[in-house]
Amino acid sequence: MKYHHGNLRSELIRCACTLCEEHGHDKISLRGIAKEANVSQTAPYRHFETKESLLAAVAAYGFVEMKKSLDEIVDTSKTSRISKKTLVDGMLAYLDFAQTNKNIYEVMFGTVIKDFRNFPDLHGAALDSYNALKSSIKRYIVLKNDREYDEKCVKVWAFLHGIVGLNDKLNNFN
Amino acid sequence: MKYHHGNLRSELIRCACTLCEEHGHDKISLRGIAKEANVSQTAPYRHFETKESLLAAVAAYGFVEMKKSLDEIVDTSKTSRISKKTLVDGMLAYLDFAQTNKNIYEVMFGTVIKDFRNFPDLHGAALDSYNALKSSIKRYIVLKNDREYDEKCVKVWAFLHGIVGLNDKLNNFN
DNA sequence: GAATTAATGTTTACAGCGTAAACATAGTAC
DNA sequence: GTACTATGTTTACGCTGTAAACATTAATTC
Repeated sequence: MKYHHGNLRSELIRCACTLCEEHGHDKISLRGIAKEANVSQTAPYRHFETKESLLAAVAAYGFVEMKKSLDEIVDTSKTSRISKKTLVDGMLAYLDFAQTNKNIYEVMFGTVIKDFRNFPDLHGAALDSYNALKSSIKRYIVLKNDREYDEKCVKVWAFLHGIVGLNDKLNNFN
Repeated sequence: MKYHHGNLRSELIRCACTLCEEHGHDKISLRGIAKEANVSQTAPYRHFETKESLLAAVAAYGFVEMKKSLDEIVDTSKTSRISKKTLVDGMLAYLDFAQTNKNIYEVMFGTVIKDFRNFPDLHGAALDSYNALKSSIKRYIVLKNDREYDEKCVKVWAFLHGIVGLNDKLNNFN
């Protein structure tokens, strides 16, 4: 049994993602994650300042994966025109990601992480994700300037985000 | 100094709402709420089975207030036609409520309370609130049947809910 | 009205939490 | 090889939700 782990940081993120998706972010503890990674309860502090910053890494992972799943439908690095169906498929990919990764999505968009700017990796991943969504819209509609694309993007996104947030809760309203 | 409080239950809800709106639901403790109400830390358990059930009362209060604020614009008990402006003002009232009561809104729509059906008061208040929104839509658009009104209502609501959820986070994406 | 019971408080206790501090070991640079 | 740094463990603290035992007051029964 070796004293040093070797790659504890990424292992902790992996364990955190697994446990988070399994039980929800509010049901998982730093101690539980450490136990899952087979290290002592304070070992995570050599890699993450706080629990919040480990969850920030989980959220960052989420944004990367979300962009990936959008890119599989609409290669967001390209700029050629796409059909409405392709765009809609992209939006459905968003919804699908949110559904499949419910608890990680919650970490990404909930109140767990107060300010992304405190976590540069997360901030970058979130930006990339947003820009991917914007790119896919740019490839479908023609608008006057970037501000208009931003407005459109926020509207589309708000609707998608609203559906995600409401979807599980609709049972509560009938 | 009297042993019995007299109306501890409602006092606890009041304190919980105040503290929740001030600090956020994840930053408040049952012990803190009890202290605010000047009772021992376990006194709340005579009125609420768990912390979740006290927060359910907070959420129920939120739904009642939300309906009230909508009713001030669109009296949702009436059925006569309303103008588009009135409807929009109603929707703006929703957004305004969410903005003003950010942390309570979070309790109402977040993952804190898993199933409203475990808390009949909350379930009822949530239903009333949903029906109020539906009523206001009914007074503006004419649709074929109730199912269509439900669909429309969910779409509008998802958009509003999405705006609320995204609004504070937009800073994270630029 | 006194005795009993139910309702509603307090005190004490426990295990789990985030995290700080002190210490131990392993890997790296000279 | 010796010092330094990175990364692990152990121990400890105060806070949390909540269970259990006990105390006091209010309501009900005779």
